[in-house]
Amino acid sequence: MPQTPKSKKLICLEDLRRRILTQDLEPASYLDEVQLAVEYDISRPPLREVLNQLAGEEYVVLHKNRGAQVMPMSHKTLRNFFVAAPMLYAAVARLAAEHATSDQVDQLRAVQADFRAAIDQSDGAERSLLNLEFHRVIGDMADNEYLAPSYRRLLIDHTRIGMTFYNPRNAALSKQRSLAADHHDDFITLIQEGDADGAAALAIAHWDLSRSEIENFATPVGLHIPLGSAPSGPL
Amino acid sequence: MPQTPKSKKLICLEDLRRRILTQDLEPASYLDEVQLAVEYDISRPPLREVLNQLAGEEYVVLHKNRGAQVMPMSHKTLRNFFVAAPMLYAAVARLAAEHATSDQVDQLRAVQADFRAAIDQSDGAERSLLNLEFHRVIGDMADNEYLAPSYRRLLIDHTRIGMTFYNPRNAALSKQRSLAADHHDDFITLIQEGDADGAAALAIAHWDLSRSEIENFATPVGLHIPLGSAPSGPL
DNA sequence: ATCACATTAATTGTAGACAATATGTATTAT
DNA sequence: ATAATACATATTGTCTACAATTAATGTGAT
Repeated sequence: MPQTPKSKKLICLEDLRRRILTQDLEPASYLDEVQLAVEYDISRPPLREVLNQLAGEEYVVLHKNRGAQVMPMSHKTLRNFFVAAPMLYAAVARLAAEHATSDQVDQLRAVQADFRAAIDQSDGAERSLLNLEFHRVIGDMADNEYLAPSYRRLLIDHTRIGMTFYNPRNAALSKQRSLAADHHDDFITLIQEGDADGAAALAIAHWDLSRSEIENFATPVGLHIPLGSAPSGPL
Repeated sequence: MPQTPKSKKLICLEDLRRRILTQDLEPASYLDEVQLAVEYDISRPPLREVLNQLAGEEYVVLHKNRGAQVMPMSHKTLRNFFVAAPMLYAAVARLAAEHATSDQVDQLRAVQADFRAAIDQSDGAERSLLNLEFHRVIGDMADNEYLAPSYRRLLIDHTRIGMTFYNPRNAALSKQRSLAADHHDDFITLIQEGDADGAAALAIAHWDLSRSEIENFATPVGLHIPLGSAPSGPL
């Protein structure tokens, strides 16, 4: 009856991806082969195959005789991210509007429904992963195997960065997230209409929103004041 | 004395890359694990690790219980290639001019010297691989981990495509190749001077040259005339 | 004669045991 | 006391043997 739903190796692969994306496995941390092998109930050879594939996808880096390390993130990576993201996001959105099939639009709607449902109630990880899934589907729509590798790489770190400043108590962030969700609805409309220019422009706007979130986190205003100390005056 | 210069696994990985790039292993062809294992004098588990990494790098596709297939190329891939290449080549060239170190420029010069040496005398594979190496170094200079995956993917298929129409007897192609080599020298100059705009413009020109080669091959003029049949008049 | 089912052969996937390399610690010598 | 070297331990890398899935071929039945 269950046609071997998923191989244990595939479960391991996808779960490691998830744990890296949600920073359950933190950037630059090292992975223990034997521990992961027992954890996923497989032996080391198949686990090593998984790690090698993740290395090709740049989720991890393999160091000779030193094992696998979760792909690190540094300040330089953030700078590079800001250079590459708008270009690729706009290009992919444009191609998605040009090439999307109606089935894919339906798929996008379904993901967006889940995203809306998770946006406030669920935890940050679930929300981030559904956001990732939404943009992953757009990447599928673009259907360009040469843009896909960098697009995937961007989404990996965009998700990881987004996880770092999940904070449901921050009203400004909450409002921005609501705006982002509206953008998603607009994406669906524009893609369905085949409006390539509109989709590309929206991608830029969506990116600008996300960028401002990141910048606010990277250079926070009035943050990092030791708890209990009163600011000397209005900032 | 020899500190185990290269592991057999690494040799296997790099040689498989080379064979795929030179189309010694043809697109869409299937790979036999046991055959490759004996060929590289390693056992199947490490070979499978290599194949998994190559899958992550998109040199091959893994089919469940069907083994590894060299990444296919179709007409659609060529169309997608034409969309992605100019954008990424220009962006990478620009960043290379902005970020290149003098050591990297020296490295680029060395590769270019080898390329010049190979351009006429050597076989097509050697020439293509040195051309690949030249552009790979430029990719290193750009130093952007988010553009790199797609850039690498482009170079894979650009090299494979270039291998298909290697023809030293074609005078027009020979002249184009000479032009391309001149472009390389110009790249070195512009990058050393830090001329980002110039490097980006040259990348477009270099791409246009390569594109015309590809288009001429895809839609040849006066070709495909059966051997032995005389053309009805001057072409 | 053709299609379907079953059996067999070949190829992929996995496991457990073994070998090699690297790192850390301890001891000794300066 | 400090530094360097050697040894021990832990982790990675590899191999051989085995299990499982798939595909192909052959035989039987309709």
